[in-house]
Amino acid sequence: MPVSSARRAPLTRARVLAAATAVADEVGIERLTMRLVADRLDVEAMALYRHVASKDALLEGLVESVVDEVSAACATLDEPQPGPGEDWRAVARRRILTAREVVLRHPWFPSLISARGTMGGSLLRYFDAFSGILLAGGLSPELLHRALHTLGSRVLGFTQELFAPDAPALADPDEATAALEAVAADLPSIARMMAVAVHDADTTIGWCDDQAEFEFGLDVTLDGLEARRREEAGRG
Amino acid sequence: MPVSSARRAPLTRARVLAAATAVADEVGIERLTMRLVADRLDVEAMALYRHVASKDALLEGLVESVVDEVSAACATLDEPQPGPGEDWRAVARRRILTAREVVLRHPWFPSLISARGTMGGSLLRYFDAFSGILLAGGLSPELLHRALHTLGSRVLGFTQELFAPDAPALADPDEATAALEAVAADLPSIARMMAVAVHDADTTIGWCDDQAEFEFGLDVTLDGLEARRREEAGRG
DNA sequence: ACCTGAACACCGTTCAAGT
DNA sequence: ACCTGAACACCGTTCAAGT
Repeated sequence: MPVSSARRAPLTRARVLAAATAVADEVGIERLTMRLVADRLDVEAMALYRHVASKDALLEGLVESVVDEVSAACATLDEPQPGPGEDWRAVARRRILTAREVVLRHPWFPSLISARGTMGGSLLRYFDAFSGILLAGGLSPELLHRALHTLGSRVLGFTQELFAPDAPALADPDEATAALEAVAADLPSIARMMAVAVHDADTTIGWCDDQAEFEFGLDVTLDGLEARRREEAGRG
Repeated sequence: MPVSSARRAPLTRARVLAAATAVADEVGIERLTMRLVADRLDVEAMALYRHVASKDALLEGLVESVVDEVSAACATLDEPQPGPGEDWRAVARRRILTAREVVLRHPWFPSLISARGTMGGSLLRYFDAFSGILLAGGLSPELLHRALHTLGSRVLGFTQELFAPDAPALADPDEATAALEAVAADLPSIARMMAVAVHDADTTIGWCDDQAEFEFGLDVTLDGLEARRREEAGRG
């Protein structure tokens, strides 16, 4: 439903991607439609095809946009390499948590990235900058390679969370207790874990404090990699 | 295009899910269509709706099917708990690598699981069995909780691989060298890493040996968690 | 009781036609 | 040169009708 045709800013690829990002943020990626993006730009859907080859290309562009946003946020940290004597883990950690802040604003990003296999240019450049930190920190190129695989999506600030019971349902103590009892018979080990979590409820944010969990898992991983680095250094 | 109507096996939910699994394995999850699943069963698409409430419910059922397959494969291991004096890591490791074998047969499984937020019953039971191993191994319920988050999708045998350059393109040494030179100017750190990988090419399977990378990352994670367990035990 | 046919609303995408 | 209108093929899904 484009408006009658007053003077509009000209359509550009950047405007298309910005509109698509806004649509994804608001209605979710699974409801993003060429026609919805076009509506937001006061244009017919077919006009988009002048700036993106297909819906798939648009989604690819969306990934690049978020990665650019991550890179920009990391640039403001202004500390591309570990300083002399500084642990590489601290530098990598700050970058990763900065990436996480950006990705939290675009919760559809993880699912998009798992859908497509290839890495675009901006993602490669981000990885190159990140790799520079680990090399400067003393990882060998071989260990760097394995470290990137080990960190996986954590490098971009998110993890695939499998174990995520409904947080809201468990926020209320009474409901949580009821859920616990219902679960105890069939799922004894999970029930034990839940009992503890419910008990700690006032010291953490709800059932699963995602930020705390992310940082814990990140530190476990970084520590494990640093241990491998030291082993390697000891041998070499 | 259902056939004229000879005697057929009656449609059941199980047959629908089996057909859908076969379709997903063959054409990929993104091309799975209600009509395609129906065709394979010699039935009209609308007949499926008697056994699944919607396409989304069908996909949910697909997830449950794979998890059941994983659970069945793990059951044949016949070692639900770490034996006395045995490291929990070895038991967890075998289970996870068994899960991986199943998931490798259904490569669409990871993307399906990242798309939907909730955990079905069979996934909860799988997690409960897995949790039992870690508790028997001496992890506290608190640490178990964090361990599950840290392991994330690795518990089911896969990771979100971000850094996956096109393996086939790099299998040929000449092409690999060309790619390396093209990349060296813009991406110095990645180039260093690639140079090493190309050099090692005859000792590993292609550029990225996924199985080896998965096991490396898994061990780094398990070792990190075991270190946390020992810290905890030392304090308690 | 179980499946089918026809239809609806909504996609991505094309292409000739408008300005 | 850039955008639109109409149309096509293909979805998921509904519902009354068939057997």
